[in-house]
Amino acid sequence: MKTVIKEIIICALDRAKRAGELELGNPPDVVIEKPKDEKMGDFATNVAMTLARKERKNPKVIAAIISRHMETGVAGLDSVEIAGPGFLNLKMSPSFFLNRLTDAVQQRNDFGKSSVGQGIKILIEFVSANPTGPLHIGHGRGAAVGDTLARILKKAGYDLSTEYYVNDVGNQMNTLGRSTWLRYLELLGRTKEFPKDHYRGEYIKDIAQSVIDQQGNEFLDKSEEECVPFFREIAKEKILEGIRQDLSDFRVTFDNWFSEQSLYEDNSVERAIEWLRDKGHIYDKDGAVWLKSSAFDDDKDRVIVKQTGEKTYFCSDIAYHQNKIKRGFKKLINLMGADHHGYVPRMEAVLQAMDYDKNIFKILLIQFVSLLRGGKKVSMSTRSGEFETLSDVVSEVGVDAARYFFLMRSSDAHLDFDLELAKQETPENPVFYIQYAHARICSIFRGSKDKGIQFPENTNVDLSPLVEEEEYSIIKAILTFPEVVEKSALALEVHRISHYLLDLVSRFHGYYSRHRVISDDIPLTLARLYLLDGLRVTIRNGFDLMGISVPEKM
RNA sequence: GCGCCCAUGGCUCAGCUGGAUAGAGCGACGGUUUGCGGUACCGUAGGUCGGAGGUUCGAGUCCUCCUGGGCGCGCCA
Repeated sequence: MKTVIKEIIICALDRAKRAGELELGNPPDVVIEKPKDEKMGDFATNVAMTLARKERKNPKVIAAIISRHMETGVAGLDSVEIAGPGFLNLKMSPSFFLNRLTDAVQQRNDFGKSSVGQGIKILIEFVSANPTGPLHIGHGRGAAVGDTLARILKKAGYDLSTEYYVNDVGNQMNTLGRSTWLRYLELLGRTKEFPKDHYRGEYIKDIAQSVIDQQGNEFLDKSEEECVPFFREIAKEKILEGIRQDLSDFRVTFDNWFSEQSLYEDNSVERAIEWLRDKGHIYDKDGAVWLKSSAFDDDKDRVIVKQTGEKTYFCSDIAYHQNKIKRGFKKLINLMGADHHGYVPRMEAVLQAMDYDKNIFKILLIQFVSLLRGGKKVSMSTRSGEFETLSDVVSEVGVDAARYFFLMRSSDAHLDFDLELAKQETPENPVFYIQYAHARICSIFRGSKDKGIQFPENTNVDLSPLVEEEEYSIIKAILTFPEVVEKSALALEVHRISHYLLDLVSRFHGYYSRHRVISDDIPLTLARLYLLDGLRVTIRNGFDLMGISVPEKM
């Protein structure tokens, strides 16, 4: 919608230039915004102010020149006014908005789509939790944000893929296997000391029990060396299965699950090291192999092969990201918990060492979540293994509320997740407030049907009976949806959608309480139903992006 | 010590590449309904945008310093 307005301004600037009234060396970047107050107009621009310096003219003078070159009555433009320090406020004709509402409604599920992404191939990697235990609440936030971001980017026209990187290599996996084996022995009455740094969660005992159920005491008298590999594999599989299940219950799916192990199996890791060595980014010191990451803004160099000959996690990550780029992705987005932020510079260093533009790589840090119950913090004692799991939270508050709460705040701000509030079915709970609006609209449609009013599904309705200021304010709000999606995509910010929907829906509730939709005035009724249809489409599309359901009845 | 994130009414947060008089919700106080879902609506009070400088036509937004809180700084992943 704003692009249309932009055209109008650019056109006027062009005319002013040809008339010799403005210099306009480089075409200015025209920014269209909403006036402070709706009464001032429908759109505003500050071009006159941004041009003031270059043109060496008073902003108000420039504004006057531009406005003189704008044609009212054309392209839906009703009037132009100069306001404040040099704003141009534009008023549009009613038909301008009504036509666009019709477009929006007809697009149905596609409303909100755009092409800013230009089909660019993007890979977004998120969650990627180690397969050593169930997903906790922090992973949940990452999952919700990553999944929603993926949906938003797709809607904005990117060619998007999602991936989960499985860290199925390394010490932690052996520790996992050993933990399970020890629990197995314990369950069979042969207690050994359980080391502090091993995985103590109940889920380990469950896995050990399942081994007993299926294979009895077969491993009771075998050596540790014989047992650990077996227990490692079975535990990994069970846990991964659980993670997949938790995620799918949470409406999060991945296009690909990428195994770290596979990078060793096909020698990618070796090749990446050799490649970097040839380029001179690697050196040997103290019996270890180091990457000269300090040459690229990292604090210090990093070990990629330990004295023991084992590769570090960071080492396979180099191969992994090289692999991503080789698969043709033009932009890589990684979501990580904020506690890993120290990892950012070294990853950026890797990309640069490989001669890639570091701007193709974007790490989004997701800040911590605090669970609250009745305003009080729920303590998370990870030491005992009794932390709040994602699945516990989801089963307590439901997927819709959980996703909404994870998505309602800017990702780089700490999140207070109030379990009690999330469960409430009252307007204080924004999820229900929005869902309620949708259900209410659906209810009105049911009511109109009962009254025998035929709402034409696929044809246009005469919208001229819509004359109320509130109706236009709702229409305008609906029409900004594509811009919200676009901006969310460009800024990689998911919380904008929830804020937008909340605002949209509160306009509707206010309107509803002051105006009747269904009345004896059939043309008016149809026009208002059409407006509500637009609202319904927008709410649904917005919640689709967030992965939240839109019930027709509650 | 170094680095990253955060700081906006009593509480939880918005504030879109710097723009017009800083906005919501909750809580508080006061109202609204014999009509489509009151699981709703309307109004009032409440702010030196953590502090101090700076950049400019203009700063909650950008820069510097400081304070307070969170998180990192492994041949762990």
